[in-house]
Order: sequence, then C-alpha cells, then structure tokens
Amino acid sequence: MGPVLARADEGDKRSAILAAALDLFVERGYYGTAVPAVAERAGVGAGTIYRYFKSKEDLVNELYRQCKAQLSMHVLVGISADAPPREQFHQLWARLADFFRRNQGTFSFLELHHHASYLDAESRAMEQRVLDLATSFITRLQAARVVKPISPDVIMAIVYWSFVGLGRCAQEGRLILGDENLAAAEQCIWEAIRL
Amino acid sequence: MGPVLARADEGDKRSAILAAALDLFVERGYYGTAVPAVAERAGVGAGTIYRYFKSKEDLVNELYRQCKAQLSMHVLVGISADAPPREQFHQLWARLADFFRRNQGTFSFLELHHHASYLDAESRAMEQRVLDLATSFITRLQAARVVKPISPDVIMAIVYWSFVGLGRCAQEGRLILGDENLAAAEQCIWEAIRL
Amino acid sequence: MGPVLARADEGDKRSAILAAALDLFVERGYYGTAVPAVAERAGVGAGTIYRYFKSKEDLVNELYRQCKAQLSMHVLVGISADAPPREQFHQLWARLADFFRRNQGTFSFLELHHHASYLDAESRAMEQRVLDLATSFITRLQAARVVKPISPDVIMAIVYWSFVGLGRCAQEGRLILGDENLAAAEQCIWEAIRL
Amino acid sequence: MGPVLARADEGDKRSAILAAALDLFVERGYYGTAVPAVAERAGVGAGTIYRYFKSKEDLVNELYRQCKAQLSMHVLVGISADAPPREQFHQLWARLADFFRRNQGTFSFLELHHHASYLDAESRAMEQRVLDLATSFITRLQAARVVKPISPDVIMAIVYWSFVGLGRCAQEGRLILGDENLAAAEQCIWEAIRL
DNA sequence: CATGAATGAGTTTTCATTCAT
DNA sequence: TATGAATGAAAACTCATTCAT
Repeated sequence: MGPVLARADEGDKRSAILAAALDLFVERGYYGTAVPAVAERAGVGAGTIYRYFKSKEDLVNELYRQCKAQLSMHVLVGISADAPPREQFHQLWARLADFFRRNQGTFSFLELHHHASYLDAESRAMEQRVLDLATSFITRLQAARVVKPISPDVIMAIVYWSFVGLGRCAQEGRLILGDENLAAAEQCIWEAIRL
Repeated sequence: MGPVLARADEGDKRSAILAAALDLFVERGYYGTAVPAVAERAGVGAGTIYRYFKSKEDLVNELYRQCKAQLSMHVLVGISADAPPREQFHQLWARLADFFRRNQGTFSFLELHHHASYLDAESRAMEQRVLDLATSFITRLQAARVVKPISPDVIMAIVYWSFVGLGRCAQEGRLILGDENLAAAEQCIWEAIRL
Repeated sequence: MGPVLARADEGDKRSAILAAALDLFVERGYYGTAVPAVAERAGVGAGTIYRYFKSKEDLVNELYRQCKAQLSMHVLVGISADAPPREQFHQLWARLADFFRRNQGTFSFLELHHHASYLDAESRAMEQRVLDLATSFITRLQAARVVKPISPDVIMAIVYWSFVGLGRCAQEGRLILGDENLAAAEQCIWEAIRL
Repeated sequence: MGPVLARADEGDKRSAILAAALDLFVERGYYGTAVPAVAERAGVGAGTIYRYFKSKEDLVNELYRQCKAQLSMHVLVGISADAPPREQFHQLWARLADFFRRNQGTFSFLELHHHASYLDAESRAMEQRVLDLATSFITRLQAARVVKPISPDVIMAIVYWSFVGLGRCAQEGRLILGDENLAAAEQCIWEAIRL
C-alpha cells in the first residue's frame, strides 16, 4: 500500500472519530459521552483516538473548530456583495437554511457547545473571527443605510438566534421548517432589521 | 424553637441546594457537575442532598420545574389583556428583560437544559403548559390582526430566541443589555411580528 | 405515667426493635439490613435504637443470644430424664418441630447467623453452653447404651442439621413439614443414632 | 505470544477474581464483602472486575453456578448404578467427603448462599437441576426397595444436611472429619435411610 | 500503527451513627 | 426520653487514559 492510500486511511479514521464524536456529543453532551463509546461508534479501538487527539478535550475543541469553520464558510463566504441588500439577506438566510438542512448535527453541536467551559483559547479565537466576519457584513449594510443603525451585535443576535430558535422548534417537532415557514420567518427578520 | 422555624430551616436547606445546583449546572452542565460539589457550595453534607432529592436526576428536574414556573409567572401572567397590542408587547419585553436582569442564572439554566435527555415526563409536561400559554397569547394578537398571520411557533421562536441571543451576548460581554439596546431590540422584534 | 408503665413501654420498644431486626436479618442478612430500616419496621425513630443497643453489632449479638436461649430453653430444658430413651428422643424431636412451627424466624435467624464474623465472645460463650447441654444429653443416652458410642458431636450434627435441612426444604416449599414427614424423619434419625 | 497464551491469561484473571470472591464471600458474606476487597485479593484493579462481570450480583451468581456444577459433577455423576446399594451409598458419601476435603471453600460458599435473595433465575434453575439429579438417585434406590419409601426430599435432607453439619463442626474445630468419624457417620446415615 | 485490557481516580449513592430539638 | 435530620466515610460502579502486544 502506497503512502497516498495510507494517508487517505488516516484521514478516514480521523474523520470517522470526529463524526462519531459529533453525533454523541449532540445526543448526550460532552461529559455525558464516554471516549470508548466514541471509539465504538467510529469503528476504531479506544486507544486509536489518542493517536489523533491528545485528549477528550482536544477532540471536542478540534471538532468545534471544524464545525465553526464549516458553518461560516457555508453561510458567510461568497455572498454577492454587489447584489441588492434584500437579495444579500435572502442569500444569507437561504444559506443558513441550507446548512441546517444538510448538517443538522453540526448546527446543533455548535449551538450546544457555545461558550462551554472546556473550549480552549484557539476555539474562542476562531469564534471571534467568525463574529468579526458577521459584524463586518452587518456594518456594510448599515453603512449603505439599509439596516437599522443600532449595535451590530443586536442585529446579529436577532438574525442568528431567531434561526437557532426555529431550528430547535423543528428538531422538537413543533414546527416544520419547510419553504413556507422559512420564507415567512425571513420576511419577519428582514422587517426587524431593515431601516 | 417551634415548628415554624424548623420548617423555615428545612426550606432554607432545600433552597440552598437548589441555588447551588443552579449555579453549577449553568457553569459546568449537568454531567459536568458532581453532587458533592453541589453539597459543598450549598454548605451541606453530600448525603443531605439525598434527603431532599431522590437522585441527581430528580434534583435537576425539580430545579427545572421551579425555574420554568418562575419564568412563566414573571413573564406571561398578568399582562393587561385590554391594553393596546403594542403596549402588551412592550410589557412582555420589559418583563423578559426584568426577569433576565434579576435572575440571570435561572434564565441561563432554562436555556441550557432545554429538552435535555434527563428531563422527565413531568418537566416536559410543564414545558408544554408554558408553551401553550405563550401560544394563546400570540394567537390572541393574531386574531386582533395586529400580528402577522403565520405559524405562532415562528413568532414565538423569533421573540423568545432573539431575547435569548441578546442575553447570551450580554453574558459574554459583547453587548450591554441596557435600556438603549433593549428598546432598540424591542422595536426590531415588534416590526418583525406586527402585521 | 408511673415508672411501671414507663418500664413496660421501654420493654415494648426494645422488643419491637428486636422483632423487627429478626425479620430483616432473616430476609436480607446482617450487612444487607440498614439500621433505619429496622427502626421503621419497629415503628421507632432511628436514634432510639441507640438508646437500647450500643451499635448494630450489639443489636445482632443481643438478638442472637436471646434467640439461642429461647431455642435451648424450648428444646433441651425439661425433657423427662427418666422416660424411656426412645420417648426422650421423641420429646426432643417434637419440641424441635414445635419450636420451628412457632418461631420460624428465630430458627432461621440462628441458622443463618451461625458462627458469623460479627458475633462476639459472649455470644460464642452462650453457643458453647448450649452445645455442652446438648452434648451431656447425648452422653447420658450413650452411657445408657441406647445411642451409638461414637463422637457425641457426630450424633448432634446428624440430629440437629437433619432437622435444619428439613426446615429449609419446608421454607423453600419443596416439602410440607406435617405430622407424617416429621414422624418419618424422626424414625429415620432414631435409627441413625440408636445402638 | 499467540492467542492461546492470551486466552490463558484472560482465564487466569477471571479465575483469580472468582477465587478471591469465593474466599471473601465465605468469610464475610455477600453484602459484607466490598468489590475493591475482592479486587485486592485477586491482585487486579477494582475496575477490572467489571470487565469480567457485569455487576457484583453477576459475579456472585456466576460463582454460585460454577460451584454448584463442580459439586454435583464431583458427587453425583459417575456413581456405579449397578453396584450394590450399600456400595453406591458408600461411594456417594466418600465423594462428598472427598469434595469437602479438597474444596472446603466451595462447599461453605454453596451452603451459605443457598437460596439467597440475590441469586437469579439461572442460578435457581441450575439448583433445581441438581436437586432433580439427586432425587432421581434416591428414587432409584427406593424402587429397588433398599431405601425407606418416604418422601425423597426427607431422605435428601437427612443425607446432605447431616454432612453439612459435620462439615461445619469440623470447620469450627469441634470435630475432626477423619476416616473414623466419617465411617461412623456414614453407617449412621445408612441406617437412617435403609429399609 | 492499531488495539483493547487494565487501571485507579472519580462518580453517584447508601447508611451507621450523632446530636439538636 | 425519643426523634429524625444531618453527616461523611465507604459502597458500587464508570471512564479517560495508558501500554503491552
């Protein structure tokens, strides 16, 4: 077996561990999840996890960073900055919805592990970078006088956490996050923030 | 002394345990909090907790129900149903803010333990009752044609979770939840939901 | 209330505790029985037990001695020494059976706590006294050349433990310890030991 | 090395735990024996016991079944069914004595844990199988008109429990279970049951 | 590299005993 | 005298981590 395949295998194993950890951390929380349980679901030996991650804490932090990067890539990067503001907001909302539909686990994980005590400096730093990205997006719309000239954090909280709330309702089965509800919510939130 | 003081002492100890558990569950989560740690912070022996609560799970459920009741009492009960709709919404928002300011721990606890796997049937039932109360409040405003005629759950998610997001930003220090920001957010959310 | 009644009450309480302990020790064993459980079944406060007994170990030892005394009084004392030997043996057997029928709990307790590690010197001494009594009874029959001239302990083991075995079978429901089986067993054991 | 040695090691550890548990359960009883004490005597870590046994209850049940199987194999299986009845009984008695001499702990354990509340259905079932085996042995001798035609359970109780009693006396040091006493007791019990 | 048996510190929970009332 | 709430030491059991294979 050549080194290419070997590296692919390595990647596979690492990914399998991260995927298994994601599922279990969402289901049972960080402290509620045993490392051997992650190993079993990933189909690897318990010791193998320690080849790829220094500790359980390291694992959850790596996972957090990966998920955060995925979310911000998917949602924030590449929105057409020269489209009309309402269209930009529509794109943002649609990307959030798309990400949620395709990566419910990732979304739940991020939300449940928000600001948890075991997140390290690097994870906090990455969180800050994403926040900065989001803030600059809002500030641009405010500068164009299409979004209310209030604290960008207030705008951000409203947009992001409203969506989180909708996601939770959907997961609890109290709401179907179909096109209709998504469109209605989008319009609500737009009216909330537009000038 | 008489039984009055004795009962007060009993209540004191029970309350001390609940208060200590609230703090620690918010800081470290349910699985991350050891029962002796709760005991120590409450200033009682570890065994004493089991006089008042059947198990750690029982403790977290009792706490959940107490907090949920407190929140819904404070926020939903007693809003003047005959005031103008905008005024009713203002009262709701002000009560949320007031509750948050005075019971940040309670608020965080409820939000972190939302739909956790260790919540029992009774806690779920209480949650449902509070949801029903909130839904009927929204439905009334929709019937009066002052709130958008979309799924009440969407309205509820937007109002409640926007506030949760603001609370989180405040706790992380990214936002000061003063009168100005609160008023701005209130106006945003009103514009989000009003017809 | 006069001292007479008070003392009667005291006796009642002590007896209630001993009776409760007997039941529970038989059901769950010494280590398997909690002192508060004894208190509850006896209808007294947990602390009260420590007015009458120095410790759990003291309680089980007092109980052991009381039961042992009861058994030996009932079975060994007062057998007509001048009756024919077969009649003496019949009396012994009938008394054992009678005691078992009327005090199954006491009988089981004695048998289960035979030579347990928590029995103290006094209890062992009482056990020895009862053994001596039994031995002298057997030796007398051997001197009269009606019982086999072998070690009295062998005779004793056969008589007493055969009866214990019958009692156990009865308690497990595999045998009804009625007149018929008792008479049959008596005749067997007599033939076992008679010269 | 190969899997053969590996498996032998596994078996060694499991056996060490069972042997340690046997000793301690005999000395202090089930509830009186702490799992870490078993671990220490077995020379393994406390957690290791839970690799081999699901719980303390599982451990005691496995041990019970193993001991019961050993006893019945040793005593009941392979008695020459075509030897003269008195010789068959002699073989039985000699096997009991031999088993006792070589496995005092096993014998005591079985006797102390007879019908204990923590024995599970499988253990009870195995006990029943052994009882059935013994009953059929007795019934055969009764059919041949060499043993008294009374309830086989009475016969069994007399034979087995007399031996138990002798074993106890020996363990307490009140009796030496040498050839002489064994032969005397054997003759007694034979006279007890023979027609 | 990968494994999973082994471990002991840490978890939840129980209980013998004390002591304020 | 009687109580039962309070306690902390010790129980059963779990799990992050290591290491021999």
